[in-house]
Amino acid sequence: MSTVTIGKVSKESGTPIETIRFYEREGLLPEAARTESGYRLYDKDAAKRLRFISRAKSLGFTLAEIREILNLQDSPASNRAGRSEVKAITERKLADIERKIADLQRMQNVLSHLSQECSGKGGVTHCPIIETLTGIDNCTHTDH
Amino acid sequence: MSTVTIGKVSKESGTPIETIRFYEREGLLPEAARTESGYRLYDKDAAKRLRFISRAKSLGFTLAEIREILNLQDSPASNRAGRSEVKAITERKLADIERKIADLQRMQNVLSHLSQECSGKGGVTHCPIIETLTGIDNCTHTDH
DNA sequence: CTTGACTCTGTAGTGGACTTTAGGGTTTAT
DNA sequence: ATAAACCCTAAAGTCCACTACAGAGTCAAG
Repeated sequence: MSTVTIGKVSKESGTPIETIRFYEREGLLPEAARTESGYRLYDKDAAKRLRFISRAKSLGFTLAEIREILNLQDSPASNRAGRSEVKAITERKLADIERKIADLQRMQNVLSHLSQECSGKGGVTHCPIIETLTGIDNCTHTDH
Repeated sequence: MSTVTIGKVSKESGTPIETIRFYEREGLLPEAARTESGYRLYDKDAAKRLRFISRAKSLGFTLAEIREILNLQDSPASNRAGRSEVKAITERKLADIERKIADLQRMQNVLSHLSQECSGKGGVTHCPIIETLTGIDNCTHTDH
């Protein structure tokens, strides 16, 4: 299969070269194959993985969390020991994601409401943005 | 109306005292009223605002973005000049939010699928987590 | 009227996520 | 065959969002 050097992956994915190397050091990317002279070689999946990382970050996941999610995919989950752990992590991530979606939807409601109110004439006096994300379900809220 | 000191707001909101002062310096909270002796005084809305900030952060918004959103609410949008700007910012935030929701839903699909696959027996060989967030709609993607 | 919990203003330090720099090899186009 | 464009490592630096002092004043309880 055709492989490319780091510069091309960088362009394809929009991730700076240095960041790619940084992610490799941090374990978000597997160690790249090398040419004889030591240049990193990537297949086409690398750019996808980088785009995934970038978007996951914009969703509020930390690199540590993203690494965890990626490990779910990478793990030889045929691996006996890891199986239930993988499942547990997956469920935790799902809960995180559901909470994020709910929060975003509340935010969306209020902002779109605000957008209409403000579109033409009146004041913004009664657009309680803050009310949206201050539900009482804070107990289920995991900070990071 | 009854006001409280910073320690109580901290407990109510789960935000460390130092962080509250930091947010004030950074313009995410208005300058607090003071007692004669210089103690900050807050009304009950302060804790709400802090919870909002905390949740917005967990959704991938930066403090600068959160400040922007809060300003939409705070702004005396009767202010002529600001009106259309407020509208524009709101629309941008809405677009951000919609993208985030869509990304999270894609992630949710795959993870819940993964969760089932892995629950019992088989391997995880075909759980392309990465595929989910690598749509071609990257052009609309605003990094920060 | 003192002790302990609370608050204040600086300013410095930390952790996460990059980003830059320094110094040097490699590949490709002319 | 040499310059431009690419790649390498290791280490230091930056930016954001806190977090932790240091040194001092305030308030509530016994």
